[in-house]
This record gives sequence, C-alpha cells and structure tokens, in this order.
Amino acid sequence: MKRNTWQREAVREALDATEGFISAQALHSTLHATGSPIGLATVYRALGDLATSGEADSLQSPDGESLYRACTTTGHHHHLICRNCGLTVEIAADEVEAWAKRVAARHGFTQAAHVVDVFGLCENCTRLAAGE
Amino acid sequence: MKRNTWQREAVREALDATEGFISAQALHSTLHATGSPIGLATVYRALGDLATSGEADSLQSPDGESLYRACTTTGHHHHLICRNCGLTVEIAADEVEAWAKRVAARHGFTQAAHVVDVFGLCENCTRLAAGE
DNA sequence: ACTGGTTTTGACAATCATTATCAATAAGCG
DNA sequence: CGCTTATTGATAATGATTGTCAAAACCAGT
Repeated sequence: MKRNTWQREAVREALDATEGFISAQALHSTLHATGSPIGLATVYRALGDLATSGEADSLQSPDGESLYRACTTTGHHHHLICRNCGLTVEIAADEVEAWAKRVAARHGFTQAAHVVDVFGLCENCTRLAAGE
Repeated sequence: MKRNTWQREAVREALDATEGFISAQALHSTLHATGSPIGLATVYRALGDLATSGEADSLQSPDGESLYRACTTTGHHHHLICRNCGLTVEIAADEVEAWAKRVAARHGFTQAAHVVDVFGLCENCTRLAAGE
C-alpha cells in the first residue's frame, strides 16, 4: 500500500515551487533551508517515485546529475542556463515545440515530451573565462 | 601541443569498430580484451578529447553513465528516446541547432551547448501501453 | 640517431551522486 | 488504541569519473 507522508508532500511541493529543473541534492538543500529535516535518501526516493508515476520529468545534466522537474503540461517553456554561475533565463520555444512533435510522429513515437535546455556561459562568466 | 599516441589511436579505432553507443568502462574492457594494456584514466581522457573535438558524440544513459559513439556525420544531432524501453533514434536537428544558437546569443550567452532530447513512447511501447 | 623540454600515461586515491542497509518510526486500518 | 507494515533517515556501500604525480613517451632540433 502507498502511504501519504509529509515528506513526500514536501518534495512534491518543493518541486512544484521550482522553476525548471533541479537536482535531487539541490532540492534536498532547499528543503533543509526552509527548515525541513527531511533525509537525503528520502528525497531521492520521493523523486524517483514521482518520476515513475509520471508526475515528474527527469533528465541528465551534461555532468551526469539527474535533474527533475514538476510535470506541468500547461505553461511549457525552456531554459538557458549558465554553466558557470547557474543563472537561468526562461525562453519561449514554440518553434521547437512544433519540431519535437513532428519528429516524434515521424518515427512513430507518441506522448512526446521534450527536454530542450541550452547550457552556456552568460555574459559575465564569458568575460571571466576570457580573462583567465 | 597535441601528441599522437598509440593509446589515443586505439581508443579512436575501438570506438569506430563499435556499433552504437558504448560506455567508457565498456570500451576499456574491450580494449583490454584485445590485449591492450591501456589505462582506464587514459580511456576517459581520450574519449573526452574526442567528444570535445567533435569526433565523438556523447550522451547520458538513463542510469547516469556517459556513453560515447564515433561521430559518423560531422555535426551535432539529437535523440528520440523511448521512455519505456530505452530505444534510441537519432535525429538531425539543424533547425534546433540554429534556434539554440540564436537564443543563446540574444541573451549574451556564449559557448552554447544544448540538451535537446525528445522522450516519448515508441510504436511498440505505445501498443503495449494501450493494451494495459 | 641522441637529447631536451613537455605532454601523456597509468596506478591509485579522491570525489561525488546515488543506492542499499536496517533499526526505529509512523500511517492507516480495524 | 493497537497492530501490521510501509517509510524514514543516518550511514555505509557502490560505482562512475576525475585528480595526482612520478615515470615514460613523443617530437623537434641538432
């Protein structure tokens, strides 16, 4: 039987309150910062469950972390993320939206969700890197 | 200066000889199996270099391993991944390529790498899911 | 071919995210 | 309320990847 615990609720809420993707570790930190004494292992378990049940999307960041996101079909958008300082800019992506659907259909895929995120260096960090 | 060593050659050849994606660990094992005393760290370095120079493609498996593949077409492309069975189809993504670069530039970002992967259910799994 | 300056290698330690362990806790049912 | 059992959480374990650094290999110049 599946039980409802405040921990699972907390993870779900924290994920909902997060813009874009977040790592399990980061989510755990966030929860701790707000006073929740939730355990790290529990965050991993809760995120895994959410991903399995389809309530959350997961993807792997370029450096191998698993990132999670609350699955909201409404208000879909994408992100431009600074690899160095973490600055995140939201971007609309209608073009990509259409493209993803087209490509998926062409290959017989259904229920296409897509992960379109751009990692780069923001203006600031570009300058810093150049000065190295 | 970049030097040519038999180790780097060996990695490149082993990668060329491999169908599809392979993990660094697996490639190391393969090399050892053929008698090459190459070190694990060296395989990682060589693969990283190949990926950086565009001679190899890399992606993350669902369980967090980095997988590499000899890059047949010069150029970058993306993947269509079945959420259920893991089937991966390669897709060209010139449109997205251009879009990503444009968006990044518009926001002052440089060195844009992007994560553009489409998850869905492949034909097979769609049928299976329907029958559930 | 020999030598010098540098890069590369490779064995192993270190790191980091994630998973397993397992006793203690708490959810839900009656 | 009490019982059964899923869940929690501190910590150990795992496993891939990266860092370290002395020794070996590469390449250019002689």
